[in-house]
Amino acid sequence: MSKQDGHEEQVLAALAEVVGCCSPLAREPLSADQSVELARVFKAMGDPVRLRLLSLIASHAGGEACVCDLTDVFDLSGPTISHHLKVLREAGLITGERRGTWIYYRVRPELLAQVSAVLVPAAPDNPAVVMPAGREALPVVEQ
Amino acid sequence: MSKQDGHEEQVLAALAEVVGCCSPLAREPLSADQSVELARVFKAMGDPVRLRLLSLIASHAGGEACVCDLTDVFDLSGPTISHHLKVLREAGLITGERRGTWIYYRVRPELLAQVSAVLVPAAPDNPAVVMPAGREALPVVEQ
DNA sequence: GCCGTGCTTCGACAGACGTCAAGATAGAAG
DNA sequence: CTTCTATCTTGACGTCTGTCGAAGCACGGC
Repeated sequence: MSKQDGHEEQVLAALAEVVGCCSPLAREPLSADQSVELARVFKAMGDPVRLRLLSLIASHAGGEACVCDLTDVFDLSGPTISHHLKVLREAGLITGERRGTWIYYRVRPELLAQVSAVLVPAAPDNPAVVMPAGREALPVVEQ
Repeated sequence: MSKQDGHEEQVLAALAEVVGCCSPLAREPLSADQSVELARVFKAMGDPVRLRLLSLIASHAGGEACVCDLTDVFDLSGPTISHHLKVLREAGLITGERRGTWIYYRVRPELLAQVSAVLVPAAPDNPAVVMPAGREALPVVEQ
């Protein structure tokens, strides 16, 4: 899968372009190109199985999960799960890394944060926007 | 359109259930039902035309736009625009109200805020999360 | 009443999507 | 090297989706 990682970086870069520093949907109309880029991500999340996969990976211990962890949850064949993971990968939402026999997936919180920032109308003092696509954080604190 | 407004309220209620007070994707795995509800909204946003419609409406003066404002932007037939608006409506993302000859659409910022809240991992002090969810916007009469 | 305008619904069609079984590939263990 | 396990790719199938033209509704104006 490392073959298409270039494309996935490209997705992230394109999305960063769309989001800019902080341009929510409600501020100004999206251009045709911007809407295509954004829609690609939303379409990837527009399937129940893929959404569950995303949350399974994101909430799994260590922030990563191997395919074997994911397959058992669904009544779906292996190839189907693999297909959905590929869609998520190509949308830039997750990355996969092979370690020995298993392939571990993890989400890209930067992308989720960017998409989230596009939606909220005014971004009053939303810190998600500034976050610069570096390390993943997983600073889950409960209050 | 007033015929299905009941269903649209239902969508919002269901989504509020999913989001709960503040449950991001990364905190715990989505249930099958939750993922179906959420995916419905993302799927509606997973088309470039619909995303542009959404941002055109959201960013239009007064927070609303009539279909005539929207049709000219695209190289698409009237029925196609109408179809996309219907999808957005049934996902609970916009509402439509007839005033005289024209029908005006406006977005539901609550729903955008809810969806946005689901995506961001920790929501450190994100005010979008607390959203009231009580009052509904348009008192359109049934039938 | 009648007509014109704005918007939606209907019916149809090509293309995209989700799913599976079967085959292919990569690594680990004999 | 051979075999076994985990995962991906391919090819096929039925269903869903985006699009259009034509027809239908709801107004306002005559």
